[in-house]
Amino acid sequence: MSTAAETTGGDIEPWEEVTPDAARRLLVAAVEAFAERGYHATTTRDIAGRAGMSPAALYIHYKTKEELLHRISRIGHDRALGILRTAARGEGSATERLADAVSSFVRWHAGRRTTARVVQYELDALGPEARAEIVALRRQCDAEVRGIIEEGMASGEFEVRDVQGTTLAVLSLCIDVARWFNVNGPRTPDEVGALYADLVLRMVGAEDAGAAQR
Amino acid sequence: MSTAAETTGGDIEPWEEVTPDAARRLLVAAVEAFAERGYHATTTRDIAGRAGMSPAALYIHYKTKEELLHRISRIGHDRALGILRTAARGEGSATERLADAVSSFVRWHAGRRTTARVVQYELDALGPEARAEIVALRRQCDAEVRGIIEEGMASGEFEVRDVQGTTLAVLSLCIDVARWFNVNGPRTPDEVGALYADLVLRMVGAEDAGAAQR
DNA sequence: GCCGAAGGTGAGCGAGCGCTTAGAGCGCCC
DNA sequence: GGGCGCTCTAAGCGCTCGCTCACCTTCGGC
Repeated sequence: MSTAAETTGGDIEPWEEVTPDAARRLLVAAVEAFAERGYHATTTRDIAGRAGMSPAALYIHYKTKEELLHRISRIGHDRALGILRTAARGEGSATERLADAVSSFVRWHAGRRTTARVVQYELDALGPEARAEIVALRRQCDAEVRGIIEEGMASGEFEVRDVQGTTLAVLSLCIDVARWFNVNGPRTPDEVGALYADLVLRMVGAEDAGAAQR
Repeated sequence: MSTAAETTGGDIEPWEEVTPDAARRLLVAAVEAFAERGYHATTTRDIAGRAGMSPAALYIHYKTKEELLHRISRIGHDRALGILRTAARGEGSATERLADAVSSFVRWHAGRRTTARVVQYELDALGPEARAEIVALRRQCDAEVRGIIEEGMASGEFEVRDVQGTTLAVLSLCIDVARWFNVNGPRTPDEVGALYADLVLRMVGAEDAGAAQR
């Protein structure tokens, strides 16, 4: 899985669930603009311009600018949760599953950095009801990671003092990748994913911390 | 140092270097507003209102709204760098100094969360020259932490595969505390600081990871 | 070939933005 | 005690924002 032939260059997104085509183009344009300048600093004219349309076209497909952010956030969180869930419910020891979860989650935050940035840092721009929906998805992400750590504790693979605090730290470490990762920097998403998987296994006291990279 | 009697409740800030009094009140109001809603979503009317003044009063003490952010960011980064530098250049083994650096850095991000949030997440709102100045301070923060890890490697206390990558991860972990920490949550800044110091010592392969908490 | 729905445009509305200006209040030194 | 400098306010300027509206084009079904 760590050698998956995904196209990370240019940050191409699989937004195929968004139809029609014009709505998808607007959404992709919004992701880029929100990631670059933030939700509040992005204008509807900028989004429409990037999609090659007039400002009014946006309102044929979306009721408000906030609905665009909501759709992006919803799809992004579904994707992030799916990644963690796949890893958590896979086969193998807790050590292997935690390494898989961290490396794939980090790879997503690095490779799909623009999406991840919007998903992780623009939550406060949503209204109360939309935010509540997204917060529920985040809690499920937390539960997936906590589940792996608890299983590792039960099997004797891991040893941590504070399961919830460590879970928070692991997720926090992965999420912050979206803040600092540079596509033109020295590291590929795969490399960061492997490094972080190793660091996290050390954090939970897994004995064969170096084994997962092989 | 981990039992320092600092006032974390209410997030009281030591902005005594900002004079006169009205300028300080405006700056504190701006920190709160920026932390709550973000720089772009905050209006000058909101800042002035929180400080109990009219919108025009802001422009007596600051040329623009951006200058306010710049001053906040500058002072905040100076403070953050000071914390890391004090820990890095203190006495004791690399293990002790790294634990000290992480716990005090985390304590600052949790206890002074509003300031830290502005400092760490509103960098992009600055203009090019102001941003360049701040980025230089960040690089110094990185150098301080990397220095401790390198010394720990040289003395045999630590064992990491990628010093720069691990440095980045350690700083990233600490910084992200400002995103998720909740003043009304179950953990105090001291507790998070102690937990994170332990986690970081595990990350760098320090043998007595549990010792620093005593 | 005509029609209605779907998708698009240009112009522009009301509101709120960052910021400016004219002038008022007030303490302080000569 | 009068002039001056510092601080602050009320009013508002010019601009851009999110969003709307009247109208235009394209195209499949009959």
